[in-house]
Amino acid sequence: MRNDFKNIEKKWQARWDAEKAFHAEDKSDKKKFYALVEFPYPSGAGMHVGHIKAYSGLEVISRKRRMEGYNVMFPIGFDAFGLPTENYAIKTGMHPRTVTDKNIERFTSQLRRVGFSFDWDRVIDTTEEDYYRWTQWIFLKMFENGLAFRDKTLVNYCPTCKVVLSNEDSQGGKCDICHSDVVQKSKDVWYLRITKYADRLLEGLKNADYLPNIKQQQINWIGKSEGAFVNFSLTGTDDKLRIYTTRPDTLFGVTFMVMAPEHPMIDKYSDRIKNMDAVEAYRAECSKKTEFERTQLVKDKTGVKLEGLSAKNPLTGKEIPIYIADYVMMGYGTGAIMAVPAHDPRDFDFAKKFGIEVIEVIKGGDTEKEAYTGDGEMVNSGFLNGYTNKKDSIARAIEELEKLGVGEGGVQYKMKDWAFNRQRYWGEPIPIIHCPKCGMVAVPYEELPLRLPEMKEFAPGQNGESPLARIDSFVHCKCPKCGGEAHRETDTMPQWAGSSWYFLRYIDPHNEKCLADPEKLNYWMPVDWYNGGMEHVTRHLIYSRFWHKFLYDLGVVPCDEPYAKRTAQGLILGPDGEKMSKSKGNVVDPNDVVDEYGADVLRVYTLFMGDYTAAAPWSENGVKGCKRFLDRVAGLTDLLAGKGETPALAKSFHKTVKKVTEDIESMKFNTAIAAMMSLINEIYEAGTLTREELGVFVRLLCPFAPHICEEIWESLGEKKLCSLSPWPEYDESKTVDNTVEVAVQVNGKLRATVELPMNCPASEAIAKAKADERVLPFIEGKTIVKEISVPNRIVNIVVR
RNA sequence: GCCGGAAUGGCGGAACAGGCAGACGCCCGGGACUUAAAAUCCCGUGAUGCGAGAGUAUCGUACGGGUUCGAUUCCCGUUUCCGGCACCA
Repeated sequence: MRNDFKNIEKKWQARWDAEKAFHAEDKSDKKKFYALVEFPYPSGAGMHVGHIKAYSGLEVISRKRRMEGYNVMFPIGFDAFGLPTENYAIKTGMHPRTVTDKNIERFTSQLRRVGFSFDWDRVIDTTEEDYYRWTQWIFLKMFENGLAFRDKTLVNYCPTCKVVLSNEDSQGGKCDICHSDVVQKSKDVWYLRITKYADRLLEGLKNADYLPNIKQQQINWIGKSEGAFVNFSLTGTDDKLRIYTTRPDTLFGVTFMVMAPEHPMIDKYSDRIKNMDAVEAYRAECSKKTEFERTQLVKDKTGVKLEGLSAKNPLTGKEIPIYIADYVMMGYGTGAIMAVPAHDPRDFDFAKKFGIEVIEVIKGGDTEKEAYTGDGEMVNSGFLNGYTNKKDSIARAIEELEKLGVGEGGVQYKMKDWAFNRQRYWGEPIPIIHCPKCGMVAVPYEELPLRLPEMKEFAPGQNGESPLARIDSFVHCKCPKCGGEAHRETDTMPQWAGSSWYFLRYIDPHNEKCLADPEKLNYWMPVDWYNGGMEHVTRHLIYSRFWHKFLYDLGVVPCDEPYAKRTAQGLILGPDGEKMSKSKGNVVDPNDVVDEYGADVLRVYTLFMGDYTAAAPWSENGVKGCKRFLDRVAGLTDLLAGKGETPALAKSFHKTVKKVTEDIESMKFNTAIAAMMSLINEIYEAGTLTREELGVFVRLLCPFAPHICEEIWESLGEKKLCSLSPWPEYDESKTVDNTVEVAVQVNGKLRATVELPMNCPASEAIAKAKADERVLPFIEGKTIVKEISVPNRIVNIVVR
């Protein structure tokens, strides 16, 4: 058979479609398997080969599961709210709705061309009213439960995009979208109280089957630290300066305190502070700096001493000077620290610059020269002297603080509450009404969805106001509570919102009564296997786990954790080994590959190019190699002869079935394909195979290259789809050889190989090895010191 | 700085409960078919030395040590690269 991929692919895609071959049943006696891939953002650029690799992994696993008799749900959808579409709309004057529809259409046709076995009846689009109605519903539930709240704070603001950005979206002090400098601005913003779930998000990781590095990144992101809060009394006042420290046992080494420049105590006691002019000047200087600039000057510490305000060490009673310095952040801990320069490099730098005393409390370093952060014996520390174990001394210090009532043990998280609003058009409107009398009032549930109003100009307003603020008919409304004049919230939700619960909607995509039917949720959840990019394992994964835990608390979903297993694929780099980017001109368009080589080749190559979880460069020649392989597969129909098993091939078939079956489970697709390549080489060497064997081969390859496999399967007289035929089985006993080649070493150097029966006893193996003519010269006339035999592997003879 | 991960032929990568390093693919060289080319098929292909030759010896998994009969695999130290976090108290 010739590999006429153009016609073959069209033919089978049409047939799968017509038969709804990959439709997931909501009620079934079969075991369920829910495979989830990260749904794409339908950008104007179209699909990227990276998408293909990302989906091909679970595509193969889903197809294998179906053949194994599972009821498989493998859905796809579109995460379509977001800035690129809106910016494009602003530039071209097209409506974001139109742009989105066009892009989704293009993505859909591209995905279909590749032959992915998605259930096309479950497609969702986060920008559709039926969908975002439930995004808004979840938001209102959070609002009701005090998890969505408004607060005035300094925010990262991008003057170009005119939006408030989360810390995550403004990493490095640059806007994530347009890369211009981010500035600090005070604004009322919406937050989701994700910190309330920090411990549970951490806890849930313990039993989750995530790749270890994915777990670790989430742990780091949440950033839990254990320590203590300590209250230092402010001399001459009744107030306390509260600090957080991870090393309460170093309290005897405190020689100064530092407050963040924004610390409220400064304003409260401005009349006591004698050098308020200098303090104000310093604060003004700091406010000009972005978060990024503040972190840039790591080495050069700046600050101002507060004259007239000092603190008292609660353990020693010693008076301690207070400084303000921007190396202390208001956003972490209490915004103030106790400084122990002997054992903290930052405090050390500051102390050196300002000529502050350094007191060693942990032995082991030279605290004249640098801060010592290692372990050691406690000294100069009163009741803590002599402790050598960090854990013990910390516990003892906390015990003492609690006894004296001046502090207590506590934990802190690096993770902050989630800034949850954007001043842009193309997002879910936040369903809140501001009433002068009643305050913030939720839009009644029966009024959802709160539709995005029609507009022609989407550019953000001045001062970062949402474009929605310009539509009077949208803004002005009646308060649902008191009926008085009120106005709507005009901000929209960030792009992360829609993707925080999409896996639930696939389960029941057209439900008009609730976000998904509880019975169906009960059947399908949790997601059995979720694969996606490494870049989403912190933000998206944590956000969606947070929403899911909240929904679990509401009783909406049946399980606490949404994803039973999470893996991540590696990047596809350009042929030059660099990250693919338009500006470098090294982007490979999957359409071109399908045109020239076919969808099966594209699928096989993206999985064969290397370790699935590692980055690998694209190679046109590698693609050609996969084309050759599939052409040879098509050619197998010309070798058909006989019945049953071909004796020369039987063993190899059983071995290959075993290898492919196992490798797919551990996502070692490259070695699974290599095994099939090896087998085909053997078949061509044998020059013949039976219909039964070819049937096994195509079913084995079907998850990878389904089109050509269906075609061959049909040519064998099969009526049922290959894609839904049983997965080949292997006979373990037939994967084992009767004899093995065992390597013979003398003093660890390979000297010969001998053919031995399987599981040959050690004595016999050694005897045969010593008798080999290639081994004899190396042992003759020498004393044999030791003889080692590892069954079926190696014999090593040690001589002197 | 901290937390992960990686380093293997000309290239992508195999093999790691310690046991014949380089599976599979690519590139490259030689041959067959062809008027010719492409495609296809066959053979070879880690490096170096010796040998006319089938061969044979030595060296080879980033670098330096260690454990072991035996190390790409385990331990200690170093370098480089990739990803994430970052004045997190």
